[in-house]
Amino acid sequence: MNKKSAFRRGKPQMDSPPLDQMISFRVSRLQSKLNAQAIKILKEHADLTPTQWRVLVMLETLGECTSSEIARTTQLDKGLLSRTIKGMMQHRLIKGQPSKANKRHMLLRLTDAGRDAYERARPYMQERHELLLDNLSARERRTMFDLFDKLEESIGGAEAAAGEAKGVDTAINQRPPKFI
Amino acid sequence: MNKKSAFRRGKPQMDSPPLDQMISFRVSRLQSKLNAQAIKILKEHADLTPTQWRVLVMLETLGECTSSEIARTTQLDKGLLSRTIKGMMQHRLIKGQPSKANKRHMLLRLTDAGRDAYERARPYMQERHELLLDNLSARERRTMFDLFDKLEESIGGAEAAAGEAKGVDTAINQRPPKFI
DNA sequence: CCCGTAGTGTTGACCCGTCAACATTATAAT
DNA sequence: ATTATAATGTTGACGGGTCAACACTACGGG
Repeated sequence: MNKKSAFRRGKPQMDSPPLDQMISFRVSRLQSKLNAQAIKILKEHADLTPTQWRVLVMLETLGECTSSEIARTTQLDKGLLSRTIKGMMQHRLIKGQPSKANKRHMLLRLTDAGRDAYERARPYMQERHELLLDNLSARERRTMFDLFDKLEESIGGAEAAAGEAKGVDTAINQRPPKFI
Repeated sequence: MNKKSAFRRGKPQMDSPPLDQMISFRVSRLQSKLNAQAIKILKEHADLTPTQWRVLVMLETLGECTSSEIARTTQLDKGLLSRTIKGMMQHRLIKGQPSKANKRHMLLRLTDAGRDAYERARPYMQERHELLLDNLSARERRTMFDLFDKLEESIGGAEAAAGEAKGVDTAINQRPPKFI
C-alpha cells in the first residue's frame, strides 16, 4: 500500500507532486528557466553568454581585477573563467595586461566594445530583474536573499560536517555506515 | 566616475558585490551547490544521478506511468528523460512494457532493485532536506515555495509577453495540457 | 639561501542538459 | 475515409560547467 498524497495521475491537472516540495528540485527547475531567459536576452541584445555577462558586471564594478579575484567573489569555477576570459579577449570585450608586480596575475579591464556590450544588455537585464521583483511582496523580497544565504550556508555547513573526519575534503573516501 | 557600492577590492573579504543581489545569479550558484551535494550523496549511497533519483521518486509516487507523464509533471526535458530511462533500464532499476492501448507509450515501473536503490538513498536525501529546512524559520519555510512559484510564473509570463514579437517560444517547459 | 607550500591560471576529459530533427502513432477535421 | 495536426519517444549535435592535473610564480620558514 502506498502512502500517496492526494493526487492521482491522468489527463487532468495533477497538483503538487512530491518533487515540487523538494528544495533542490525547485531550485534546479527555477535555475533552468532563469538561465534560458538570460541566454535569450543576452544573445539577442549583446551576443553574450551569462558567464560573459557576469564577468562584465564584475569588471564594470571592480574597474580592474584578475581572474582569481572574480573567482573568489563570484565563486565561479576558475577553469570556466579562464575559458570565458579567453573568449572575451578574442572578441575584444576585455583586454588583459600582465602585472609587473606579480607575474602570475593578468590584470583585466573592459574595452570600449565591452562597455558597449554591457550597456546594450544592461537595460534589458535590469528590466527583467525588476519584473521578477514586481511579482513579489515587499516581505518576500526581503526574505528572498536571506533564504539564499541560509541555504548556501546550510550546504557549506553540511559539507564541513561531513568532511570533518579527515583534513582533506576530497570527499571520496567517506565510508557510509553500511551498504556498498 | 563610478557609482560603486561600498566595497573595495583587495585581499580581505569583500562584502556583497552587485551580482550577489541578482536573483538569477544567486539561484544559479545555489543550484550548483545543491546539485553537487546531491550528486555526492546519491553516488555514494545508491550510485544514482539526480535525474535518475527524480525518476525514481516519480515512479514511487505514481506507481506506473510513461515518460511523457514524468516530463509533464516535472518539466524535465524529454530527451534527457529518454536517455535517463534507457540507462535505468539497462541497470535494471526500472522496467517498461509497451502499452497495448497506445503503441507510443512505454509503461514504466520500478523493479525491486529500483525500489532498493530508492530506499537506500531516501533516508540520506530526506536528512539533507530536513537539514536545509532546519536553518529556516517557520515563516521563511512558508515563504520559500511561494517564491519559487512566483518566480517561475514571472518567467513564464515574460516568455509569453516577449514571445509575441517572434513566433518562437524557446521553452524549457513543455506546454502543460491546455484546457485552460 | 633553499625548499616546501600555497596561489594563479591553463588545459584536457568528461558528463549533463538543451535543442532540433525525426519516425511513429494517435486524434481531430472535413 | 483521408488528411492534417498533435503527441510520444529516440537520437545526434552542441555548449556549458565541473573536475583533476599541470606549469608557473610567490611566499614563508628553516
